[in-house]
Amino acid sequence: MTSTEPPTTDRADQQTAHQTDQEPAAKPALRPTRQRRAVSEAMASFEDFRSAQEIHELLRNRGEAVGLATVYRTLQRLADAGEIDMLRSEDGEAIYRACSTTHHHHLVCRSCGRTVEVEGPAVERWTSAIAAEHGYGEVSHTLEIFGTCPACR
Amino acid sequence: MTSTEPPTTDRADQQTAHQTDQEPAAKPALRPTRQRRAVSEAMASFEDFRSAQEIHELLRNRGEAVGLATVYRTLQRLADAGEIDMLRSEDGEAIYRACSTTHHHHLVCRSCGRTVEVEGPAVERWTSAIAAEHGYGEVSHTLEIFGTCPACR
DNA sequence: ACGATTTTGACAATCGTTCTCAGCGGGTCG
DNA sequence: CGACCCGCTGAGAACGATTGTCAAAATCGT
Ligand SMILES: [Zn+2]
Ligand SMILES: [Zn+2]
Ligand SMILES: [Zn+2]
Ligand SMILES: [Zn+2]
Repeated sequence: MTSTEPPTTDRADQQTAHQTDQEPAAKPALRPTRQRRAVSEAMASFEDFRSAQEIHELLRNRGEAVGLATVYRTLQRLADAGEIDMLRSEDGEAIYRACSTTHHHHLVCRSCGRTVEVEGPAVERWTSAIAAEHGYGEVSHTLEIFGTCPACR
Repeated sequence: MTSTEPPTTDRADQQTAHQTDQEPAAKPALRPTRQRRAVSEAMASFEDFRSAQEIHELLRNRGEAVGLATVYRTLQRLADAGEIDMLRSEDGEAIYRACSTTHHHHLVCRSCGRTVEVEGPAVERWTSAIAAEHGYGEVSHTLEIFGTCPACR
């Protein structure tokens, strides 16, 4: 998790749900396809942050070819589900990485990409406090630290 | 300032560049053109973060037409010079705002864009400490808080 | 197996941003 | 002022990441 999830706009499903009732909304339940499995596995094979295109490329090299569009779609879903972290490189591209499921932030090496997950309860509290102090609600935040790792000094 | 400047590219010549010559290399010295003045003035006319295209549009409405490419170029320069802050909206677009020159972060309304500049000495210290703790050097960071402002609740 | 539903993928379409390059204009020097 | 140098501008092409399209393929519940 890179940022606290703001109660994102949950658009209700628009298909006539037949089966038994479910207050919130019954989830379609994703299907375990070869492609989705391949992407998930690929995500577990590297430690740094990579772009959708790089991951697509990685899959191709592995022989487990998956359409680019599918890679984009799958990564987005995984990110929305909180199964992987997504953040934006300095040039605005979305980059992904498999991370622990707890809320945390990143210390990324600007040179080799080596990433360390860090936690800062104090910071979390601070952001909440600041937001509340100004009357802002549904707060979320992004915090990333960039630097040069020991090996790249 | 949205993030600490990573000792990237330029560094020695922050605002120390004076009239007298310097060893490194003489600066071409930007030219005060109508377009640049227009963009700077436009930036001073609003409080929230806006995209290059929106600023270009704003200029057009003001009658002070400026080419889109020039708007992009000028905004980048102002941002590089630290005269305005640039950050990325959640969808990756670059958005700009005239800010105070001291290092600070933002509490941005996800709905109307209303922004509050906030400071957090503790956070600054925390990021430095974390980085040092892991042996990372030349540290910089980005931290933005998003929420819904009182008026948009 | 069968129909309903979801997913896929090749390709087109967006869209923000950058590149090109001929023409313009500010600054300078004589 | 006039010639020049060179940064600056802008219209449009080019780019590159991401999304949309939609017919064909895969899955699921029965
Ligand atoms: Zn993470
Ligand atoms: Zn956090
Ligand atoms: Zn600012
Ligand atoms: Zn800071």
